[in-house]
Amino acid sequence: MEIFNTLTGRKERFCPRDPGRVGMYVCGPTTYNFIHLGNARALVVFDTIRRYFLHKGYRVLFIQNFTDVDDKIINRAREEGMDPHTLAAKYVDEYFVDADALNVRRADVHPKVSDHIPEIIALIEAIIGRGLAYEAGGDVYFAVRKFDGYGRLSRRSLDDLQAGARVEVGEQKKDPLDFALWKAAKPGEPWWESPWGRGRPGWHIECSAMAAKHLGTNFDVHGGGADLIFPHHENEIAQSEGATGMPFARYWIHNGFITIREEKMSKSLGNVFLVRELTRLYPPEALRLFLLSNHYRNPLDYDPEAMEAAVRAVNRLKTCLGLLREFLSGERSAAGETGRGENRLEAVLDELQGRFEAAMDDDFNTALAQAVLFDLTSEVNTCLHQNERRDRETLEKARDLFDAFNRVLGIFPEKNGRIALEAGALGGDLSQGLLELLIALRRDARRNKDFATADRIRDGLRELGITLEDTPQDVRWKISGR
RNA sequence: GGCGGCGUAGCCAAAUGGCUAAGGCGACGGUCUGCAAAACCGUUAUUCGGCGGUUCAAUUCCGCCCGCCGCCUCCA
Repeated sequence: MEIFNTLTGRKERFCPRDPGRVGMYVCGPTTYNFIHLGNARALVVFDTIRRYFLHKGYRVLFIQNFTDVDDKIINRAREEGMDPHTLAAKYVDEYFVDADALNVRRADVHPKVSDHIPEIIALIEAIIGRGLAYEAGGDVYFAVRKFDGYGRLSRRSLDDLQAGARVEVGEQKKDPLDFALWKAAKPGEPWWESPWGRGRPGWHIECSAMAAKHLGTNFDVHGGGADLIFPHHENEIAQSEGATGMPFARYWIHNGFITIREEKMSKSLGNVFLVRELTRLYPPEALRLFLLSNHYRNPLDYDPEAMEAAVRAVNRLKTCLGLLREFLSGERSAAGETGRGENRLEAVLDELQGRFEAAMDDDFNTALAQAVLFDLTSEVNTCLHQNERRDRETLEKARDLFDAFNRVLGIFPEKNGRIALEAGALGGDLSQGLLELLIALRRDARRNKDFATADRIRDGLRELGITLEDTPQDVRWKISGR
């Protein structure tokens, strides 16, 4: 298994700190708003990486924090006339609504800054103890020039950084490159008691403290969006390695941005798409498929046409899955006797599994892995529709492979590790009964060659979002659209 | 200015120093169907931004150029 490591700028063979185990820390959202598509990409990418480690048999400890103490939260709370803590708690809840929709699994631990103030203070004291930080007027700053190797992750020299560095009003840095570990409380801001007076943590320190608490030093994977490389992750390294003298994390993984019409999605450009809006427009399966449709390090351009293509692609998968289920449940012909000729599917399943793993082993190439999923779909469709020999055992193996791929890619909701497609139930027995009545009427009309009536029923139902498909045996219906 | 990335068919998007350049969407033709839908079969890049170089051989390695994007400031 090879992973591109931002720290070295190369793909490297993955070798965990402790054999058979993986410790991962991923920077989670600052909870001051609903999450947007960019957040969603990071979530889905790292959820998929985690799932793949699990697939490979590793025991994974996955930590994703919530930054619930931050300037943005304080400002937003002030605007809304809310208490910052209440506001942050609200958006933690809203985060889970969106993450669940995208089939992102819960982390093993979701630590919050507000629950780790003692750890943060202890870490700052350790850094001061090593002579790498100083107190100034109730603030504490990290002295960047005293830490050897600053800039290694982002490949920047101190001189390059010097040019862009600035000092905000009221800051008491000795050097413009220094950054705050602790900020003295201003009136009306949340605060905690500390050796430097009342205040709150700076932006970067919480991740160092929480990662150390839950994963120790030299843990395996640290991830986040590419915009976190500098300064956030660079500063985390400086703090953590400065405090302990030990390596912080072994593999640094960063996902690329979402762009909107080739431009970065950002608040200042006003082109931010919230997951909450998008899940109203598209099935979440399509959103997840889209988010994994190119390599995680490349930019991904959001575009309604691409989303429509993803919706259709998901329907293709769903149709195949539904057909497979029908055969296996015995609803459709006795699987086992039908067909003749070669059993091609049987022969090809192992190869597909091998290709899938090879794709994911190569720096989590989900685009290629998806291609294998579609190849599996084609093979199953051919087997089921053409007059090929097929048997229950092979079809079960094919279904197991679908389930295995989905346990990694997470496109469809799961139950006990298997794909769980909602049965397409209508709201209530009345609707269900009415639909069945209409289908029966249409069947009679077709028998009487009254195709005008038959088509009127089918077209009318389509308008209502129900698609009918005539098959030799019966009529199949499904809820289309969204 | 410094650092990094990208440019592959109508669109999205992988891979690869030589073997048919994946897969999805779309389009076209066919099979099936009362007609559809779904599915299947076939067609849809003699070519991988441009120009040079290395090589027996380059889309793939190197150099230059053009175009696009990101980071260097809060941001996934």
